[in-house]
Amino acid sequence: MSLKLYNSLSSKKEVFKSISDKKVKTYGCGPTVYNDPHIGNFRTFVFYDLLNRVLQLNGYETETAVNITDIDDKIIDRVNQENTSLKEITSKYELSFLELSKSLKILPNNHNPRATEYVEEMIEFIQALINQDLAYEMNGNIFFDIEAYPKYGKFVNISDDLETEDNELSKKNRNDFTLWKAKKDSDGDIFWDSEWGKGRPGWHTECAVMIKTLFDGRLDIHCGGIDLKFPHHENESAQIEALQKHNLSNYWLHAEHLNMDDEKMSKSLGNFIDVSTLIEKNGSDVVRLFLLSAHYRTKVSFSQKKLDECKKMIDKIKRFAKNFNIDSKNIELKFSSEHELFIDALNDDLNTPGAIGVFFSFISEMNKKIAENSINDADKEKSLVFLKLFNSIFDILDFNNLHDQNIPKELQDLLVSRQEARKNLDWKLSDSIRDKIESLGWQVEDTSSGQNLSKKK
RNA sequence: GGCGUCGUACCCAAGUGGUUUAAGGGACCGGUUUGCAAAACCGUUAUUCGUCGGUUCGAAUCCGACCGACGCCUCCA
Repeated sequence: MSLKLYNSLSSKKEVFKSISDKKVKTYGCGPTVYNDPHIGNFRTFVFYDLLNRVLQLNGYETETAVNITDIDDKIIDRVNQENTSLKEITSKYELSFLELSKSLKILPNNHNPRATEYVEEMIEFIQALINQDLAYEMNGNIFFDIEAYPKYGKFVNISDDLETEDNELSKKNRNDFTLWKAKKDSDGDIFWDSEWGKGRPGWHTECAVMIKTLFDGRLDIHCGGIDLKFPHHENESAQIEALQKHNLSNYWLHAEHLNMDDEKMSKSLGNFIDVSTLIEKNGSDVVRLFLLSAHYRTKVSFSQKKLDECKKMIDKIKRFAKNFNIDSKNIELKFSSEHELFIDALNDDLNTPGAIGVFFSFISEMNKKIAENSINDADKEKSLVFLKLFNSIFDILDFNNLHDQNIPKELQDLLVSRQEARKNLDWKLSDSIRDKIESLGWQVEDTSSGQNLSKKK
C-alpha cells in the first residue's frame, strides 16, 4: 500500500506524492524556548519523528527542519523577570529540548534554525511584502493585509463577523497580523533596527522566512500541533503564497493534543507535566510508546495508568525478543505478508495503534508455537525481521541489552546458591533465596533452560 | 456566536459501506504447565459500536436530528 496522509488542506487522506522523486522536505513548528517542554509538546515532536521514520521506511530520503523560536513575548517577559539575557534563557531551554529529543529517540533533524539568526532575511522579506502592497505600516508595526490576498482562509471559513475592526492596533482588518512589532519599553535591549524603526519580527514571519531560506519556501509536508492550524499556519502560508505565488506546502499534518483531565495541557493553564519528570519515573521507552500508542489525530488524556500499561507491553515484547539471538546488524529486512500488514497500517496515515496490533498478533502466534515447541527457522527469521522492523519505527528496544548483563556479584552468588538448593530439592531454601533476590529489586524465573534473572518491574 | 473534531467492551484503543456476527493492549475469571511461583499457552468477557430516525440488498462506517465531551476563532505542540 502506498503512503497515505491526512491533509488538513482537504480534510481527507491523500496518497502522498513528493515534489521530487526521492527526496522529501518537511518542516515542523518547534518549541518556544522559555520553559521546560511538557509531555504534550513532545507528543507533537515524537509525531514528527514518526513521520520522518515512515517516510524513510518508504524509501524516501528526508530533509527535516524543526525550528527554535527564540524571540517571543514570553521569552522577553522571562528575561525581564529574571534580569538575565535573552541568550542565556534561550540556550538553556534549547539544550533541554535537544537532550529530551535525544532521550525520546527522536532522530536528529537536518536543520534546527533559530529565529534570531534569520532576522536580516525577515526584514528583507517584510520589505518585499510591503513593496507588493501586501503589507502596510501603522505606528511602527507592519501588518499583513489580508484584503490584498483573497485566498486567505485556507484552513478556516472566515466569516463576516470577523471583519469587525480591532482598533487597539489600528489594523485595517481584524485578521491582519503582525509581521513586525515596534519596540516597546519593556523590550529593553531586545530589538533589531529596520527601515520602519526598532522592533522585532512577528512569529508567523519567523517560520515563513526560515522555510523560505532553507527550502526556498517550498515544502512537501508542513506539520505542527492542531492549535497552530489557525492562525499560525494560515498566516505563515499566506505570506509565502502571496509573494511567491505557489503553495508553501503540499501537505499539512496536524497532531492532536494531549489533554489533562479532558482539558488541553498547556503552559498557560498550568496543568502540564514535565517530560523529564516523566522519563525519570517511567523510562524514556515507556514514554515514547505511550506517545505513539494512540493515533496522532485523536485526543489523548494523560494518565499514569496508560504509562503502566505501556511498560507491560514493552516487557512482553522484550520477553518475546529474548527467545532469539538478535544480531540486529545482520538481519536482512526481507518482508513477508505479516510485515506488510504492519507497514500498511503505518502507511495508512501513520496508524501506530493499528501497527502495534499487528505486531502483537504476530507475537501471540509465535509464542504459541514456542510453547508447543513447533517454531521453525522460517518463523525465527520472520520474528527477527519483525523485531527489527518494529524497532525501526518505535525504537523502544535495545537489542544489545535485552539480557541484563550487569548482574551484581551478590546476585550472581545468590543464583548459584539457589541453583544448588534446587538441585538438592531444598525448596524452602530456594524460595527464601528467591525472596532475598526480590528484596534486592530483581526477580528470578525458572525456565526449562534454568534460572532467568531480570530487573523487577 | 462562528468554525471544527470526537463519542466503540470494566479501562485504553484500531476499524469509517460487505473478508469484522468489531483488531490489539491492560484488567478479571477458569484451565494447561510448574515443587511453588513467574512467564508462556488455551478458554471466557461488545449479537454490539452515545440516542432516535433515514438511505441501502447490506451501516459502527453514509445522511439528519438530538444528547454529551473537547478544540480553534487571543499566546499555545
